Amino acid sequence: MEGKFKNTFYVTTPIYYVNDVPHIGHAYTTIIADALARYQRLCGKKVYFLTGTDEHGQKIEKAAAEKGMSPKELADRVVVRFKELWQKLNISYDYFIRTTEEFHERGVQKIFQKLLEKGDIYKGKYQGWYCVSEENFLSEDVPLEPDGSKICPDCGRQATLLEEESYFFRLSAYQQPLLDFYAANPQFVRPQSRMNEVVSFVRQGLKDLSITRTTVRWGIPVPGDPKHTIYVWFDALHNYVTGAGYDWNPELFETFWPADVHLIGKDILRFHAIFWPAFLMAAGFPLPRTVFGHGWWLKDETKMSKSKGNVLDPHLILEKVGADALRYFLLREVPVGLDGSFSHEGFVHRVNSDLANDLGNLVQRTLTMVFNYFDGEIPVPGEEQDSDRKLAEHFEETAARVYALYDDYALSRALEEIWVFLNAVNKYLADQEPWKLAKKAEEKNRLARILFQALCAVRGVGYLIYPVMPETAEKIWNFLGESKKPGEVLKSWFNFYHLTSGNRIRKPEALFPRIDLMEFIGEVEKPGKAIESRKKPEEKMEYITYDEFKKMDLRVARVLTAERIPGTSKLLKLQIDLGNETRQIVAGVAETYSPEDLVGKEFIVIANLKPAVIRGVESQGMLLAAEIDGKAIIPFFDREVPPGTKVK
RNA sequence: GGCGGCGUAGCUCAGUUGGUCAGAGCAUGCGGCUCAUAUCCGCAGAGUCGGGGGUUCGAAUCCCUCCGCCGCCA
Repeated sequence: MEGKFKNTFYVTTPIYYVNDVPHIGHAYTTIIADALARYQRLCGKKVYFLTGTDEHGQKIEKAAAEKGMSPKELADRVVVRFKELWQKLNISYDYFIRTTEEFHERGVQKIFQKLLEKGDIYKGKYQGWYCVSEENFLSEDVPLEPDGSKICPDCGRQATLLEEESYFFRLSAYQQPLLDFYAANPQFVRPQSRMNEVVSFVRQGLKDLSITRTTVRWGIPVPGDPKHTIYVWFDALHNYVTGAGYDWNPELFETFWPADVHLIGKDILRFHAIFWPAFLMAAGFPLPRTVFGHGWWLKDETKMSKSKGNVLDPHLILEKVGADALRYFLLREVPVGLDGSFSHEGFVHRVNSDLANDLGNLVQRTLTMVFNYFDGEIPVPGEEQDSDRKLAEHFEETAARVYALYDDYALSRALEEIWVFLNAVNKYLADQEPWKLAKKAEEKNRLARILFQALCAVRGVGYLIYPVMPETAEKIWNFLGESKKPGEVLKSWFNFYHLTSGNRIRKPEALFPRIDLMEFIGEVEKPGKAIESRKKPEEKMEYITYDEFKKMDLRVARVLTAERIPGTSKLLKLQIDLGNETRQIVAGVAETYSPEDLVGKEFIVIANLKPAVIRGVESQGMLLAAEIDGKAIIPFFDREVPPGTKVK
């Protein structure tokens, strides 16, 4: 559209829903985004890389209640998990947005208000089958079951019939504008096959979209009509504008909006390729350039799911092989857009063959020869011969192709090209046989040239892999005694021959030690290990002072009444005697104790915990309990104690 | 049921507008080197390009049909 060179790049991941801990799928999207961001920075662009978490909605309300926390507390915890993983994976995001942040909520409300005034949002009545799990009304065409109910086609659970007052987005008005937009921007949805799906979906006609709920409390209130909350998808999608400064940092927003690429999993394509541009058209924003739907990672050819217990925990792999091997594997194995199959065999094979044998061993053998023949000093090269020139030219051609492929988000193809060059460097050494020349003093100059050339090639490879393997790239440059890091050298400044003779190189360590398959499987699949490593961050001891401890008002409480909270499996509503007052608390102990078990019993509660509403029931305190496999075990006293007694 | 896509060496896949297009990587076998992480380099073998029919001087590449698989929608 704009003819002039665009000097900015704005890339996003979806914001991840905090009802789940991060897994390999989250890692995959985010790694793609990171590689693109790093590459664009090398190009000299101002890059804005946004990721974050989606924290509203019924599912989170529910998940939090089951854990006996407030939704915000649950979100706070899960956010830490995401941030930890991103750090381990060297994700260079610029901002981590949370939809519970004040500026986001305000921004969403403002846009909502704007569309309401414009008439693109109107109030109506909605009746439909609603799936609690998917937080979605079922499509009208889902057939009735024999018993007259409907089953959610996505999750297989039974839906409930709801009628509610609702605000609607006038999506129907945007059918033609969307089709026109797709026609004018064939790259808007990638890969192409997804674009076809989107277009054919829109051609079938679009109905107005219900975008508020009265059944959900944990969400952004509709401005001026707070018994409605804004539907989680309308809320979440707008993170891409609020996270880029809309309504709170005009300069940031001006600089980066519209986004260059929204990376998403193919499951959320419709939201991003249809609803989102329609919302943006309505609000008068320019539209993003590309929505890229990547594929799924399967585990040994089958879909990963919690129920199958085959979800891959990235932490175990990271511990064993480091971030770069995982980043490389995920980006190299499969073109973005297709499904991939993750097997331990495949992973180990690729890491050993590409990273240990091809790349790692090349670095090792080259540097070792410089140590052996030139005492670790980069030699002054002798005259350049045809074969040397060819290697340099091959590099230039490779670099040009790799850049073009990175520009096109074709990461696996880019890596493939780099590896073709890598093979050529290994062949160059095999052809030149520097180890033979080293035995003849009169060949010293020739030897110097060959090793110099090989070092240049290694340095160049280090540069090209930087977006995908930043740590390894830095290690390689560090071995070469470079004063800069590859990430600090702009593409336009990079030159194959910018290697300084006389510099000392460092003694290399194996970049990627070969992995033994059996050992790897043993370590990664050890069942206890997963739990251990997952718990580690939370169990790290952090001291508090006695004064801090004193702030907690721990009291003995006696249970007066207890009842189950309908619709939950874990929650009990308890009336408790605290000596001089009676309180109500919600406790997640119903899987271990029935209401009758607890009446008359005494235990310890934190009396000055900030009250919270859990599943619509106010909780004025929390009881202390041990948790084993998600089940609560309450510590009781071995004799009777007067209610209200302080516990220290 | 509708729309779209796919079916090419043991495996994963490339194959622009029909004419060195029958290919690459991995795996397998053999040979070479020894600087290197039992690494590296070279050579070799198998495919009636899902089946059948058609258009054409000529089709993996276009058309029809059948079989099988996948995606989206219903």
